[in-house]
Amino acid sequence: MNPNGQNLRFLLEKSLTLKQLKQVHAPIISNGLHHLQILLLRQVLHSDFTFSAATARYVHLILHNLKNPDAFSWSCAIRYFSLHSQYETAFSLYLKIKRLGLCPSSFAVSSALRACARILNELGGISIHAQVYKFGFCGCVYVQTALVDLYSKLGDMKTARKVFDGMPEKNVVSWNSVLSGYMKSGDMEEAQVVFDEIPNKDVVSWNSMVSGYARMGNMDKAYFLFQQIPQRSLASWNAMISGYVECERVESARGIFDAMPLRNNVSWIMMISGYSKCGNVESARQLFDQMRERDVLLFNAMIACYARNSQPKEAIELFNQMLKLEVNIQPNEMTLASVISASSQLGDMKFGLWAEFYMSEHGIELDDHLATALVDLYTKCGDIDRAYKLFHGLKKRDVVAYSAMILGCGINGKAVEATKLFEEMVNADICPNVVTYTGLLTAYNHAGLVEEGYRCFNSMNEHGLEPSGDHYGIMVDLLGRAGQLDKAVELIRSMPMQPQAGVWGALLLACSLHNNVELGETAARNCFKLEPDKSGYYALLANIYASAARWDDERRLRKVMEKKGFAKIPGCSWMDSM
DNA sequence: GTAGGGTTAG
Repeated sequence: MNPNGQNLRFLLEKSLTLKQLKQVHAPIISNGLHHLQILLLRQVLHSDFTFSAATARYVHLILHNLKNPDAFSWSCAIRYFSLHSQYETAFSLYLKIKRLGLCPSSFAVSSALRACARILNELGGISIHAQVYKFGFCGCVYVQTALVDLYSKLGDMKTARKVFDGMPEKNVVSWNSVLSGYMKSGDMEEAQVVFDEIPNKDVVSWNSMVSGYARMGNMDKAYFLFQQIPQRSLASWNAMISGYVECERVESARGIFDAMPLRNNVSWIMMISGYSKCGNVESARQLFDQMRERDVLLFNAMIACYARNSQPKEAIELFNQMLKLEVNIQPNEMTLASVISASSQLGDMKFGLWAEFYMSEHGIELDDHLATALVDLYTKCGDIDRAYKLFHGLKKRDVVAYSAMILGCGINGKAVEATKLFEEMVNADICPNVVTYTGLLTAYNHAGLVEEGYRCFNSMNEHGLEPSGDHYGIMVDLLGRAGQLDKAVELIRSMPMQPQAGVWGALLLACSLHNNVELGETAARNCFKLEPDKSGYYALLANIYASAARWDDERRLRKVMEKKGFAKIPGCSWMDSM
């Protein structure tokens, strides 16, 4: 075949597959028919090809091969990347078009603005805004609307409003942009005023109101508006589900879900995450099983549900299913973060090493979330050095990363390092949360540092934090192990909430270590009441009786245990033989 | 212009 310009052009005017386009590309280059590349590019950009890294590379290749770069081709490319959520790329192409001295089209400008809005690139957005006047797009409703949306997303409602008020022509999208800005900033009153003023509200205007009230937790108002929507869209229904899930009214969410005329993956995933939040794993799985078109996000939702509800084996099983050839869904950063958390619960160090290898093989970036999950896994497996290496490589150390590392030091007996990390974190203006304190208290507990533990516990309110039952539990354990049983009891009595079994359990353990029968009985009575099916508490009390040589009580307790069907505890055998 | 999945808890 010796293609000439004529038949290549003929080919390019048809609708081609990506493969065909690539076959055409080589002869275009080798025959020096550079002007045809523009046609080629347009074919790619206007086609419905699903976005892939390969297509992106291809678009870049054509762009940079253009003999005479033209504003139109580059503008098309900017729009293409922005439409496919490749905001960084879209913005950097915009910078390049400027460097080439070309004048971007109005849709290139609005696409670049959209990109800046999505990635909250304030500086980039503002500098494009300055150029808007130079290029003469003051009257362009698309560009102006993109500006309104940019400032709305940046939370600068003053500027958003100024641009909006200055628009010679507005469409419903302009109105909706300013409306969603007020919603996001929580100004419901102004949002309501804008909503009432919109000359021709569309379904997006209604949905913004519904999801705004839903986000605030005002579900009555959200439902009231939802009922009045003339033509509900999928997003209207999903906004209601999302609102109910957010305020943990999962049954109400289910009611909406069941009543929907049509559902998409978003609806299913939100329901699954709703069940996940309230610990209803079975219902989540039932929905997952009903869903036929499973994508990576659906798998992620279900895997995360298992991981956060302490079912790590199921999480990993589902992950393995996902990788099977007949399913063949590529996991991404979020899948791996959940699965690493699951393997941390199992203490499976090998999985972490495999995951790091898998990520490098498949080009999955080790982001901060993933690195934090790995820090947790490696510290739980005792490899503190490997954890530190990851921790130091983080782009940004947040409260979760610090908490994971502090706890990691804590369970590895490094109380001094935990303290150091905590100070470092506070100095960096990162606010500790209740989990951070769990880690720190664990560190002191592990090292038996009563004074430090007390000080730490008491300093929680300096950061506006109320100690939870868990924190009391750790403190009781710390005081109890140190033999300060009176102080431990005093602490329990001071608790503003009902002490859970774990708190009494910590006291019971302390009593068995320090042979205190009377307190031990009190602690045990509470444990039995709160967790009647746990044999461990009975065994501890039995040991207390035995070491105090109170054999009658001991034997009585063993009988109760047998009645309850608890397995015989080894250690009573020598008693039997006496 | 509206919508979904991730990391820390003796």
